[in-house]
Amino acid sequence: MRELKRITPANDPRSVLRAAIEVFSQHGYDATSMDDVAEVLAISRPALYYHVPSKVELLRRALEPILKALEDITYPTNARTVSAEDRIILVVQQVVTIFTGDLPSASLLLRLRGNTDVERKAIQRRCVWEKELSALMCQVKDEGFIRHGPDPRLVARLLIGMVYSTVEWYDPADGPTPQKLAREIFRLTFSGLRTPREAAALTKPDTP
Amino acid sequence: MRELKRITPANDPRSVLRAAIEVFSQHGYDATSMDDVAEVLAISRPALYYHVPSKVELLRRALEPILKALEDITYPTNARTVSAEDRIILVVQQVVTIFTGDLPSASLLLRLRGNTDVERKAIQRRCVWEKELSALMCQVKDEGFIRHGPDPRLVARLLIGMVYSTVEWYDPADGPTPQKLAREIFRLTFSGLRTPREAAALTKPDTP
DNA sequence: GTCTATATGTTGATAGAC
DNA sequence: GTCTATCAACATATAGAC
Repeated sequence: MRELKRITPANDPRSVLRAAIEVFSQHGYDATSMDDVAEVLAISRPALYYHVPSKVELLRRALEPILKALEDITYPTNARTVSAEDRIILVVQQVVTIFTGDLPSASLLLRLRGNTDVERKAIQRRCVWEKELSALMCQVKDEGFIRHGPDPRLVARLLIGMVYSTVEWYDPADGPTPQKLAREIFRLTFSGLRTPREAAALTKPDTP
Repeated sequence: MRELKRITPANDPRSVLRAAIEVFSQHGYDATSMDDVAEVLAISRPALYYHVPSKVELLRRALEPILKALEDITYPTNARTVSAEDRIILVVQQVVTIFTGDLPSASLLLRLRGNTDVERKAIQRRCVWEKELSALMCQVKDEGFIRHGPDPRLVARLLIGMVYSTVEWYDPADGPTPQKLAREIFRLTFSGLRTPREAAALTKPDTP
């Protein structure tokens, strides 16, 4: 539980949130005391309480930016010009970019247990893009690009699981860029989803 | 945090572990008090301490069965008769069966934070099958069945992520059997991994 | 803005009666 | 095996001096 590196002695609101996100994601919200957060900031616990009214409010503020980022995801909705499949890759790209761009926030968000009202509301907001993706996957099936075996909602869940799992091991300093990572996740899912003709046609230009 | 349904008033060692697994996985180890566990068993906290010496030892015992199950995974090792790809589906089948067969234990294991020594050791043991799978995936690449784009270790991690994600939503009463679920995870991964010729050849008998 | 001191509650764990 | 009573440690949060 120890080994808390004090990342920043500063005291602007941003620093407080960064410290909270860091230590909450490392040990989990419940196992983290306000003393732990204060120690990272190199201030005392009462000093921390000057900046934030309560622990759960600190959590709420820590979660807000990444939730906002997820909610700000946009993609073209005109089905005539952009297929559901293309919209999926656009969504996956953005989510992967958001998560890999702030791994502590992502890890914190994805490992919430729902013990407090703040956590439950955050989980609910997180589910929005999941539903989006599930709906898009159903549209892909309607467009006829899926072999008729698997349930598109099941496939969506597995795809979401792949996206989520990246925050557990992704290292920005070593590994693919978020764009390439998202591309690989998409390919892994879709090359198996294409009808045989599509697969034969589309795997050809695969070798770069 | 409330709403603890007392599942069993019994007091044999098995019931105590089941209660701990249930409530630990629901609220997380850190957020769960010994009172919470006792309440599920409809006994008092000191009575619970008669059965188990400490909270962390209770966690250790709760994790032991599923860790043992993971370590007992076996598969044929003769590369002449069984390809690495076939061995992967065998491993995935077993892991999915273990996890879906005891979702609370699986969820507990997969969401450990590593705050205690017991947790860190459990995480380490969990990683064994992950390394196994990663090695198998590298062998698959050596066997020439993977388009040369993706890193096999990356693919292994994404596959593992898919497997892990199932414990968050799988419902034994509604959805595919563990066997069909594992099969779908495998297909989703591998149909995209095959070389174009393999893809064209193997997606043909896909329509049941 | 930060501190010392403290109020107030909860937790893990124990002692001892039954 | 279970209980009541209790402990020390630690949690969140506040009061008030500087």
